[in-house]
Amino acid sequence: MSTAIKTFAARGYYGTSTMDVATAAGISQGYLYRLFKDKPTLFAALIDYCSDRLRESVAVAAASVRGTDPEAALAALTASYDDVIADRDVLMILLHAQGSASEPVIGEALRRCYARQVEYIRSVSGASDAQIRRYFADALLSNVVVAIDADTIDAPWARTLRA
Amino acid sequence: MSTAIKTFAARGYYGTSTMDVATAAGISQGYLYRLFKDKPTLFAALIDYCSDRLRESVAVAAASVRGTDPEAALAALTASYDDVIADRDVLMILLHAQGSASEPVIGEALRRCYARQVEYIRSVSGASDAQIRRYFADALLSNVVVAIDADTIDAPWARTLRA
DNA sequence: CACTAATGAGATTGGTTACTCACTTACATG
DNA sequence: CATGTAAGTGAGTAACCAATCTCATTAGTG
Repeated sequence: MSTAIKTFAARGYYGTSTMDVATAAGISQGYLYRLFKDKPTLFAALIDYCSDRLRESVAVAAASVRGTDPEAALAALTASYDDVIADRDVLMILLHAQGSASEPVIGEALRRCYARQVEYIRSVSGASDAQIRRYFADALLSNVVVAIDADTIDAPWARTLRA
Repeated sequence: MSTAIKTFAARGYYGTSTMDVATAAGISQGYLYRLFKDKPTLFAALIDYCSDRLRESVAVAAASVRGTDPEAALAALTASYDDVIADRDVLMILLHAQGSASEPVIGEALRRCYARQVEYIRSVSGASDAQIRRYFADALLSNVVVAIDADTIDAPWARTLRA
C-alpha cells in the first residue's frame, strides 16, 4: 500500500502504469487485479489511505491542545500538517488526485477526503468557517511549495512563498 | 494554442495524448511535431501562455488601484484572480502542471511562472511577504474548490471552503 | 489422503502511445 | 516558368498499457 503510494506519487494517476505499481510492490500485475477491481479503484483506495493518515495526524495534534482557543488550536494543526507532508508522498498523491478528479471514482474519493477533514477539524478546534478556510489555504500553499521544489530554491520569490 | 489548453485541461499532461491535442486543434499529429519539439516542450509552452494571461489580469487590476494601500490593492488582485479562473482552463493547466513538475522542462516552466507572478505582484502592490503569501494561499484554495467541484455542492464542508 | 479455496505468476490480447518520415500541396520570388 | 520553402498530411513503428485468462503453488479442512 505504501509502496503503491510512492509509485503513484512520482508521476500521478495517468503517468503511472499498473505494471509500475505491481513491480514496485513485488507482485505480478495479474495479482494486482485480484486485489483491486481496476485502476481507478486502486487509486481511490490510496486517497482513502492518505485521508486516514491526515486524520490521525490531526487527532494527535488536537489531543495536545484540547480546551485552548480555536486560533491556537489551528496553529498547532497547521504545524502537524507540515509534518505529514514532510515525507512528500501523501502530499503528492493528494496533489495528483486533484488533477484526476474528472475520473468519477477518484473525484468522489477526493471529495470524501476533504469533507471528512473539514468536519473533523471543525469539531476538534471549534474554529469558524473563515479560520478553517485559512487553515486549508495555508496547507495548500505548503503543498505547492514542496511540489515545485520552492523549498530548496534560494531566490526572493521562493523565500516569499515559504514562511 | 487555446484549444491545446482546453484539451490538456481535461486530463492533464500524462492523461492527454498528442493525438488528442492535434485532433482538437484540427491539424495532423505530424504537424504538431513540427510546431513543438516534443510533448514536454508543448506543455511548457502552454504554461508560459497561462503565465502571460495571469500577468495581464494582474496588470489590468493593478492599474485601477494605483496608489492605494497594499491591503486594498491585494484585495482587488484577488478579485481579478477569481475572474481568470472562472473559465477553468487556465486554472486546470496550472493545477495539472504541479503534478507533472517532475518532468524537468515542465518544472522549470512552472517555477518561472510563479517567480514572475510573485515579483510582479510585489512590485505593483508593494505588499509584504506575509500579504503576498496570503494572496497565493487564497488563490490556491480557490483552485481546489473549483477542481473538486466543491463550488456546485450543497454541503456544510463545501460551503465552508468557499467564501 | 482427497478436496477446496486462497494466493500467486506468466502469457496474451486488443488497443494506445510518442514520435518519425516520406510525401504532397500552396505560395512565394527571381 | 523554375525553384525554393513553408505548411501540412497519412501511414507507419516500436514500445507500452489496462485488463483478462490460464496455470501453478500453497494452506487448510474433513
